[in-house]
Amino acid sequence: MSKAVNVELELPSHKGEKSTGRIRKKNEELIINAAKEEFADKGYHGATIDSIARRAGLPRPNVHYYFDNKLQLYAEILSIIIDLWDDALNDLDPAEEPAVALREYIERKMAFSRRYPLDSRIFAKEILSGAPRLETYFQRGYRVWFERKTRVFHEWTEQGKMDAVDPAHLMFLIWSATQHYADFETQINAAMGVSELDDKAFARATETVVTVILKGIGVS
Amino acid sequence: MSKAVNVELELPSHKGEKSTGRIRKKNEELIINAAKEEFADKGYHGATIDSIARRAGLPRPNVHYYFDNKLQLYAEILSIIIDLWDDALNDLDPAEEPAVALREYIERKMAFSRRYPLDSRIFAKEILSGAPRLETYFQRGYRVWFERKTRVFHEWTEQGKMDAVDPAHLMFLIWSATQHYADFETQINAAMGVSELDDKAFARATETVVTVILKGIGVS
DNA sequence: GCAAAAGTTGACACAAATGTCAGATTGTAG
DNA sequence: CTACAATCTGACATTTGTGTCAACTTTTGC
Repeated sequence: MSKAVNVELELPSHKGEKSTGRIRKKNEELIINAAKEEFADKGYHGATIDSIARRAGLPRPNVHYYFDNKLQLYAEILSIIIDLWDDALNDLDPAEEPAVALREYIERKMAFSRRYPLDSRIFAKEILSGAPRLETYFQRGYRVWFERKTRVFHEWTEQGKMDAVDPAHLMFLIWSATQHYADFETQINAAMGVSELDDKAFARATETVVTVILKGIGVS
Repeated sequence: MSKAVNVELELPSHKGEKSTGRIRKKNEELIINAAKEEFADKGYHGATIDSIARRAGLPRPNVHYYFDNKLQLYAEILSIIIDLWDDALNDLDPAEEPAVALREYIERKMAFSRRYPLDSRIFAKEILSGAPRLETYFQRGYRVWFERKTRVFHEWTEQGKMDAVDPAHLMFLIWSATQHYADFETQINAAMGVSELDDKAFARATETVVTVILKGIGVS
């Protein structure tokens, strides 16, 4: 509670960055990527600036030159992640056929888990901690935003295109199933006896999720 | 890597505890419960012994009297969690009807998420970090253990009692969907616009998960 | 090419957390 | 009720991490 800083409050930034030099750009990127690994691995508290600096190949004070402090760097990263997700996962279109739209949506979420596992894990850890640094994000209209996301299920149900399944919980089911492949990768790999899922294995995972969920809500 | 201590190596303990006094028992429990909250909230690194001591209502050196160091305390808790899960979630019985057995299994997992959210979150955070303190757990026969868990799906499929769905990924789907309600509680509550899911809302969640998954694999 | 701006870095001061220890207190077996 | 074991706790030493600063170097606009 004490230091519950919020991304939106602290950082409307990163879109209207003063686009100074290209050195700045290069180094900020270097630092952010290093920080993502570090935060995903160790969490906010466990990550150290020193370790981030080492990963980025820079001396520690140099990191402070670009980012005032750890919290700001972390908040910046959360902000980037949220924007990334918002941009890439546009709404389901009620006009489309559920079988097509939903399959595409799930495939996209799975592709995300595969391409951006670090981002997914950082976000997951934040929520697991009770999202103290995303307070406003989860208050400012999140309920409404979510309601809009799930309204499409309602419409499809009314049009008889799918079973009458609780829209909110269906959405949670989709999110959990797909994000699981990023967040619990360690456990999955151990269970499958591999060091990572190759393309074929991942496609098989995607197909399973799509098949079960589509059939589960009465969509062919 | 450096300090990748493993639960099994460090702590075959906690079952064969030297059951000294009842004072010990009481205080150890006090500390463990306080530590669970702290670890679930802040993660391994973010948790401080001082904070744990305060939650437990004890002076800090007293915590050290019962647990040598933070890692040992954490490992002890991981060990407890794993035992708890193993004990409570026995295998699916191939002889039973899938509709009955699976429904019961999912309901039990959901009940777990509701009753032991802290435990679920601690475990989730550990895996998210790459499970550095569960290395042996995920190596020593985990693959085999998991294979045994999923074999039942194979059998049901062969008996024509359910669709031919990839057993491993079906298991992941069930695990992710059910654990989601413990791990992502913050997000779920925000989405639903409540401070917590009451019994009725949680029952609705359970019913949705059961319904979709059972139907999704062709089980009535 | 040369000032001003941007970037780099070693050294420092400070804060937070860990784990230890010795002496005091409390509980318990006989 | 006494001696021994178990428990408690204030004080300390050490480590680790943060953030600042001033001096130095490089880049850039003109």
